[in-house]
Order: sequence, then C-alpha cells, then structure tokens
Amino acid sequence: MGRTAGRDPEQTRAALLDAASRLVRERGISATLDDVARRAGVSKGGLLYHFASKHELLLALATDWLERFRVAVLAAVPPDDDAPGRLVRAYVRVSIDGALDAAATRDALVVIAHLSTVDAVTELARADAQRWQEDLRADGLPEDVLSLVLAAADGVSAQPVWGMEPAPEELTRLREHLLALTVVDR
Amino acid sequence: MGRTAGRDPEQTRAALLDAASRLVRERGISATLDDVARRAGVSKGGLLYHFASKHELLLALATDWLERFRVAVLAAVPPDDDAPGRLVRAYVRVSIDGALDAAATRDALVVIAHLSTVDAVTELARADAQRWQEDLRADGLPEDVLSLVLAAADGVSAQPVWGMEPAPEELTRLREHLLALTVVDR
DNA sequence: ACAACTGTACCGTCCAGCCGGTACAGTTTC
DNA sequence: GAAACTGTACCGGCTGGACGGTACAGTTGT
Repeated sequence: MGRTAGRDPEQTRAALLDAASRLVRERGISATLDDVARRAGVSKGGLLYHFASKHELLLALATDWLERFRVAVLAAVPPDDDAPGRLVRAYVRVSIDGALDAAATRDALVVIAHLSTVDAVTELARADAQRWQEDLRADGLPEDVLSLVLAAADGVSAQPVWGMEPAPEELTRLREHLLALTVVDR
Repeated sequence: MGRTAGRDPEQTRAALLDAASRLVRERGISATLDDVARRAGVSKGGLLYHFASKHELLLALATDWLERFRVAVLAAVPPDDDAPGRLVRAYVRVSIDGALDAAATRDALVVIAHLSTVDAVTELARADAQRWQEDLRADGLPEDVLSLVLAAADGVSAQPVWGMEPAPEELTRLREHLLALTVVDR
C-alpha cells in the first residue's frame, strides 16, 4: 500500500482519464468507478482522491478531449500557410487523419455521445462548437465552401459511430479533394 | 385490471418503442424500464410481456430506426427520376431534412451511439451500413462525388450530437449544393 | 510533515428480472 | 346456449445484486 514507487500524480490523473475513456467507449456511461480505477492500476479511493465524483470525472474527460482536438488542429496549421482557409485545412486534416489512425478521435465522438446525457457536458460541447464556428468563419472562406467542407469532415469523424468504415484509400482521396476545395478560390 | 378496453397490442408495442426512444435520448442507456413503461402508459410487467428483457427492447429500438430511415429514403426517390444518383439524392434529402425538422433523425444518432454499448446493436448497424454502401455505390455516381456527398450528408446528421447547430438557411443552401453535385456529370 | 495514495468496510439507493395474480375474448364441449 | 377452458395482454409487488459515495486508518515517497 501507499504511493506507487515514484509515480507522478499527473501521470496517475492521465492514466485515470485514459482508462475512463476506453471504458466509456466500451461500456458507455454505465462504466463503473471500480472498473476505471482497476484499469488505471489505482484504488477506488485513489480515483476519488483525484475526482470527487463520477460527474467530475466525466466532465474532466470531455474537457480533455475537446482541448486535445483543438490543440491538434492548431498544431496542424503549417507555419508557412497564411492563405485563407488555413485553419479549415488543419481541421480537415486532423478530422480525417484521426479517422485514419484507428485510435483516438474516431471513438471520441461515441464517448461524447455517451456523455451527452450529462447536462454539463452537453453545455460544454455546445460552447466549444460555437467557438469553432466563429474561428472557422473568420478563416476567410466563402460560406458555401465552408459549410460543405466542414460537414464532410465532421461526417468522416461520425461515420464509424453507426458502423460505416470507409477504406483508408478512399479517405485519403476525400481529404485531398476537400483540401483542394479550400484553395480553388483566392 | 387486464386488457385496456380495445387497445391494439401493436399500438402498445409502438408506444413502448416511442417512449423508449425519447427516454434513451434524454437519459441515455440508463433509462429505466419503469420509466419507459410509465411513459408509454403501461406497467413494467406489460413492457416485459412485449420485450422479454432490456436488451431485447434496445435491439428492437435500433432495428426500428434503421428500417424507418431506409423506408424514408426509398420513399424520397422521385418516381420520374431515373438518372444516376437518384438514391444518393434521396439520401441527402432525408438526412438534411431530418436535421431541419427538430424531431426525429437528428437525435437518432445520439441514440445509436448510446446503444453502441450493446454489441448486437453495433453489429446491426455495421451490417446496415454495409448494405447502404452497396446500394449507394450501385447508384452510378463517380466515387469521388459519392464519398464527398455522403460524408457531408452524414456530417449534417451528426453535427448536433456535439452541439453544432447550423442555421436552417445554411442547411438549405448546403442541401441544394449537394444535390447539384450529384447532377453535374452525365 | 505533508501529499498521494492503499485497503477495507460499509450504507443507501436504484433497478432488472421474476412471479403470482387479473381481466377479458375466443373456443370448445355438452 | 351456457359453462368450462384457453391464450393473450396486461398489473404491481418483491428481491438480490450492483454501484456511487463515505469514512478512516495505515503506508510510503519527498
């Protein structure tokens, strides 16, 4: 018993969030605190030390994802690109490459959908979506192109939720197509 | 007690599915059998008479939606349209008009996402998606157009899940844009 | 000395599934 | 034609187990 040899509390927190993430996407919101703790290699007491309640854990989970996505998109803006649509292009790349690699973003939506029963999370997502809309609108693309490209990018993220799994090659082609659409104009 | 005067059992079943649908989208998969029964104006025993377990109820729910969507799309194919892309156009119309009217399809995705914790439902959705892919591929559109238009339509259905609510006017414009894309070629 | 835990024990509540009834509509038997 | 029986469509109380949260005493790294 006691602190696990030289473990950073931040690491523990991250391990808890990661375990929670995977469990929520497997079992939905009915994932158990016990399970989350066990998978993270932490006791239930330890979990409740970091997150005072299940509600708080789920909220942290959602916050974490939204922020990761935002950071990923901002990081995907090439420094030498200052043409209109640079942010939209980064958004497209992260959305589709997230769908390409089997891991992260693909399932994030499932989790957010699961969490949508938690009111606070719904509100969080709504606020975040609004912010995206403003940021992307300020990116200088004509509205028609913007809504088309955005819908398509979001569609790719969403399709796996209802069992649609486009071939990687098809996704690559679609990505290039979308990127091209954001450049046609000047 | 006993049979409520002249009530059709099919009506009861439908009422149960409807109640379940609305409750699942409000509270997620943790919606209670008691709640579902109460909202449908039936006792818990009555519910379990129609659906032997919660699992069976959820499965029936998913089946019901997938079929409704398919029927809606098939009904949206204009009889006088036999140009390539007729099915895709119907798919687009149903997807976007479903998002336009605040009621049905918009939330269906949330529900499916909730139900995705039920393995049988995941499998069901996967099989259905595959069938769509075949049907739509057989519709005679070039692959590039197909995947773009499909992704965009699916994106519109999905966006409300994470709090994005495009303006109705924007959706109408997007719909026309997508429909036009399916006609450009011949 | 304090932060970061572990482990155990426990409480209260919620809920799925079960079960013993009940009410009626047909159907059969005499 | 009426009593006896049968199947369908429910009602509602109960129970056992799971789960969130509490409490707290002990342990260990820094």
